[in-house]
Amino acid sequence: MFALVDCNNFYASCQRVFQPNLVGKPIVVYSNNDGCVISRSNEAKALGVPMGAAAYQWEKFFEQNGIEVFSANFALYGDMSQRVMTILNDFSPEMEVYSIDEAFIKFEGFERFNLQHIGESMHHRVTKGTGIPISVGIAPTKSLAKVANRIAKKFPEHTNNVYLIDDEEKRIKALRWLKIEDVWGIGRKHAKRLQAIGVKTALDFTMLDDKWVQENMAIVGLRLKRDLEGKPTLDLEEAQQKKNIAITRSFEGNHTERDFLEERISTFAVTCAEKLRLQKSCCNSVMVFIQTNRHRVDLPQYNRNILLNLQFPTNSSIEISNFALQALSIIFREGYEYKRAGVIVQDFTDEDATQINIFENSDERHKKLMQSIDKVNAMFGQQKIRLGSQDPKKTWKMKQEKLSPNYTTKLSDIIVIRV
DNA sequence: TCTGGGGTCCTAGGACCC
DNA sequence: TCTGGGGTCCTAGGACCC
Repeated sequence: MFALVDCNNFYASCQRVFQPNLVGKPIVVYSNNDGCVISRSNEAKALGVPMGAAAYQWEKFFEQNGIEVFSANFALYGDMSQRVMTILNDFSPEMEVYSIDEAFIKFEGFERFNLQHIGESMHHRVTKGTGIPISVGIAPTKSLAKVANRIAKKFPEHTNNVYLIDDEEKRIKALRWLKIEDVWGIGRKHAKRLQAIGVKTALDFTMLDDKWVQENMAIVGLRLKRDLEGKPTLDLEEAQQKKNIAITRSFEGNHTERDFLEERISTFAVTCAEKLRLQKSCCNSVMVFIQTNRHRVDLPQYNRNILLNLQFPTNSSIEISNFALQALSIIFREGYEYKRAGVIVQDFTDEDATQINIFENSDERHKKLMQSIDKVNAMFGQQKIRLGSQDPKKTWKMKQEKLSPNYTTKLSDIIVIRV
């Protein structure tokens, strides 16, 4: 059996843990740059705030309805996530952390255990240990566990936050209840196509002809169908090294200046390199893109990206930054108002298995230098040591007007309680 | 004025080989 | 009108996830 444990309204819940006066109140969390809503408490959902609501369109509404607003604080969410996952891992050694707020847990050899009770115990321990509310769905396959999870989340009182699909009757009932567009693995495109042929529920989908599914949704669709039929097709997946790493940002305001973009691209490249070194990989290609504001149809648009294949694999900040800047110089055009840019490194090879190139090679000295820089930055805060091409005064800031303290990761931000 | 960021997997088609 | 057969590798784009 598989459990799918999902934190309810995760980012909003994280904020609320440290401001319990907001329990029962509507809150929303903004994306980077305070652009749009990416997490809502149940109360905010009930007031009709949609996912992705643009800040500039909804600000007034939030004020009028007493909705508390937070800027995204990913340091906080990442740390809270780890705490939740640590507790969950106690329940079974076989766990797949599926996203920042979700984990699949496999129960093998648990035949004599009452899984409903185990689920309730998960809920109890995570709530007690972190203050984050969770929902638990348990079923014979991963996608059925996803379905069960939705039921637990939708009917917390009836289910005690835990729903178990453990027989055919419950499976049918659950699939009949779940709308096709809400099935895990069915996105907007497939949902539309399926609805067009009369498939309204998950159950309808499982009744389709295999051939139709194969032809229209390929192997992925067929696997999903099997899994929903209760035949385990999707297994836990091992945590793997990333296959590409991206740092992309929207800017506050528009920027025409080349300097500005050069600084941003260099900084993004350095962060990519740091993440590469963290997983002991080197990249063989670097992609850089720059974009104007796609929402401003009144302005001239310019979107370009370029992929640079490197002569040798590297994870040196200096080299990756240089390549990224070289790439930028190729695609940069004067006269446009840029809104967004990014660096993506891809095509990785193992750090210690990199091929020696006869003619050109990564400077070995960089390796030691990078190790030292990583060490210093780990001790004194991120990017205390920077390249000259990066903003030396760290003046660039994204819009984060409602940022909460880093309650759990920064000593000076820890809540003080007077006794 | 103002609309996020970071991933994965699969497939079709092009370029190439014999 | 008709012009083989069998492969591999790579890439862009689509679809999906959170």
